Amino acid sequence: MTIYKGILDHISRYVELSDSEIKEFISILKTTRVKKRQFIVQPGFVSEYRNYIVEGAVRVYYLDDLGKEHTIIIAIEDWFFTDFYSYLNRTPAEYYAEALEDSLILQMKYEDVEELCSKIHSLSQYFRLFTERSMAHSYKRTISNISKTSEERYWEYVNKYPQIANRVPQYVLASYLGISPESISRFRSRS
Amino acid sequence: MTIYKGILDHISRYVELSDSEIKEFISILKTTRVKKRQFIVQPGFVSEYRNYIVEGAVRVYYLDDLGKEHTIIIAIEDWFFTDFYSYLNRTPAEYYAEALEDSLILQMKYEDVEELCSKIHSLSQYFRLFTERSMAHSYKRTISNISKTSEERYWEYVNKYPQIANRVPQYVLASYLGISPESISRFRSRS
DNA sequence: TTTTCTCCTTGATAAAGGTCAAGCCTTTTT
DNA sequence: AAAAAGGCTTGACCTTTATCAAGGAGAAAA
Repeated sequence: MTIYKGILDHISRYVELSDSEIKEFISILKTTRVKKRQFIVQPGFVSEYRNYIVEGAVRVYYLDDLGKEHTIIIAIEDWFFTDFYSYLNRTPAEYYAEALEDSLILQMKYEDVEELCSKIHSLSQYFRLFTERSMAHSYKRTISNISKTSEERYWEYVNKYPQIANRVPQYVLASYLGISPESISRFRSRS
Repeated sequence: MTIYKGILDHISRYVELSDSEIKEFISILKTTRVKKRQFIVQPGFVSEYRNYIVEGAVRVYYLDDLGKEHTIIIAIEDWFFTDFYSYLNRTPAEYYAEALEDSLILQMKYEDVEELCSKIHSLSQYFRLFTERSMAHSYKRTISNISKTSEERYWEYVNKYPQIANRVPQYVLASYLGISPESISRFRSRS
């Protein structure tokens, strides 16, 4: 089965691309395999690519002044990830993107995406609609962060994304939720 | 001066619209004046509009199970707001949008925006590029929420948005940051 | 002008969660 | 097979912040 099936299915949830448009889109995709613990994005380097996960898992995180890790994105199959700020502004990344498992990803360069979006109206529509939906999701995450207790947020995530919760190390999930691993152990032992 | 100047300037930071495209865009805008404390969005009603603030200030908030307010968006001139989830999915809103001051807003219906974006490529590009930038901003807010202390986050916001901080009631800012008003008083008295 | 309401501050107390250390179990590396 | 590393759990202790109550000051309403 073609490795592009996932991303083409993803696109078809939003818009319809013609065969020639699909061919053009595929032509800008770079297939990349990464090993567990390998970095796809590192601070100091411009995040040139927007990345889609065909298979595997990746997290995006940064280190605070004390060297403590804070995970911003946990991405699995069919999810996108990048240091979005660096990608959009062409500035050096502040975040790391690290493979949590051996992974297969599709990478698309900022310039290629921008050129193709200005050429293909439907592709621009796809990214607009998809990003708007992501924005709505992000608001929900913000709400959770400012209004719920740490324990509520932990169980909410576990219930909503059980496959992810069971697949990533607990310290990564802790880091993503802004909770210490010790607290998560205590929450788990209480239920 | 035309009340559309602000939003047209905003658009021109991203794309260039022709005169006829500008006319078409303006034709879908509904001018609305709201008084302080008036609601623009309320739970139970579909959020039909995406709103731009020409003048004034608005906050979007929801009430948790205990009736406590949690502010998700504080918007002033040149900012957009809506219950994005309701707006995109055509489902009843879960949030309130309330004017913090007498305000002048431009409202655009979901159907009108979608129709115009499928017709005008540059408009689709505008919303795509703008929403991507908002997404990058949202990540930064998430980072702040999961990695900083309440006090750090308070001062960070005050330093970054002094005009907003000085313009909205302290309890609104507290609600937005997920901090109690009493804690903010204590932070302020410590510095 | 007077009364009412809103917003903010301060004191006292309690709870949530972080931090540090130690130990155990599983996985990975040698 | 053995050693090392990674990940998780538990105990003890501490800090941060929330909650509740009370009061004051300023703004808004009557």
